[in-house]
Amino acid sequence: MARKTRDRILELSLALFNERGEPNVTTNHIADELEISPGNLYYHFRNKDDIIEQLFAQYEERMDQAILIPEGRLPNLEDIWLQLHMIYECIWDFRFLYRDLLDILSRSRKIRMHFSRLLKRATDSATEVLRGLVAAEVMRASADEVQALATNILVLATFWLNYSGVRGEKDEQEAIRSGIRQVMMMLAPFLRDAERVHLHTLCQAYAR
Amino acid sequence: MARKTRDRILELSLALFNERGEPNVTTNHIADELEISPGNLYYHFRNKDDIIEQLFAQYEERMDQAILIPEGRLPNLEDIWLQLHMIYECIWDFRFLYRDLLDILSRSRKIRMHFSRLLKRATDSATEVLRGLVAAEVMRASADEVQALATNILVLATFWLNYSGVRGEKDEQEAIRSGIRQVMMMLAPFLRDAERVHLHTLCQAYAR
DNA sequence: GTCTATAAATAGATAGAC
DNA sequence: GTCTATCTATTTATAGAC
Repeated sequence: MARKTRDRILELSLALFNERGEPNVTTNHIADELEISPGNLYYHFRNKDDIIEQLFAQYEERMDQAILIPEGRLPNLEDIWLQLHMIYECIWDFRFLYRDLLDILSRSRKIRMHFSRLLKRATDSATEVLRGLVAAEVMRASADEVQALATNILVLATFWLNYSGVRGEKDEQEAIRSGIRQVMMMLAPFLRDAERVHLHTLCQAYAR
Repeated sequence: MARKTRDRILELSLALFNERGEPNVTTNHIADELEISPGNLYYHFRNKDDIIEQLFAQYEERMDQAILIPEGRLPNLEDIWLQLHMIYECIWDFRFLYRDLLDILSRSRKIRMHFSRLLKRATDSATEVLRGLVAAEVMRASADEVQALATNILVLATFWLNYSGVRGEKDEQEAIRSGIRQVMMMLAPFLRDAERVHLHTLCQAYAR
């Protein structure tokens, strides 16, 4: 029974944070909607930041899965497509983190360090995938270009849903689709002709 | 004398917002540091959001200057370099807006609409510059590629300083330099060979 | 584990004197 | 224009009963 209330708090907190933005959700709001007392909430968590840290741990675990690279073979364009999908879905499900990223990071040294390391792992992963594409002769790029491209992909993926939200996009699926398309368009000019055509076909098929 | 206190409030608010993040600066903090009373501050501004709206107006005017396109001739790579510099400087000087962008936009319909229109103007401006480069045969890109590229440049420029901050970069000038390099690296694969070499030279010269 | 009651701190904002 | 004093509301957090 201990786990049950604790888990309900985490689940609802995540939903409210995503819906209204973390700064606009108080511990009392959470308790109210769960129809438990504030005291009860504070029995399960030290404070609001404790809740956020637990949610961050879930996020980090999931993102680490999403950035995993296929083992034992070179990557192809479809791998990247699938990987981007998992990454954007994860970002969407924990979008409150991204909405107020700098505030959340400034409040918790723990989250700041974990996020910073995760960003590093993600950049390394992107770099390795790109190198795989070069090795598979799917794309052509210098070492400098691969590094700059990996960084740009990270920035784009990290902030695309924010940008898309500012522009007024409400539909999750469409926001994710367009996010993937934008990353792919960044890759396109480095692809060899055959793969560039292939990508173009994938994009067409994917557009709604 | 009326303008003096009002302007001092705006000036210090901007400095404190940028330094500590807008949510962490209260009207009382501002009054304290100016050594005026809270009541005096509220004589000059209706509330905190009023201060933010006035600062946003300054920001919008400056950004509209920064995204202006050279008239009467086709753009070249140096134009873009200079333009990016002015844009990043402007973002830096009003970085509090970007740090808590979605919260600030969600609180003020006025700022939300102005920012949304500014984003549109900036995208149009970027698109026109890219078309100019295509027309000048400096770069080669399809209409679709130009549109996707313009969007990606906007996302990158909008969030680069945030990203750079998350990674721990503290030096303004270096953050701006690297932001320009990242945009240029996105452009590079579309450039014709001669201009690509030219860009590479510019980048080398620019790196510290 | 959960509740009630409430403390303690902070933030935004206003009234009225000078 | 500016200040002092203060009010109201909100938020986080805890003590102690059940």
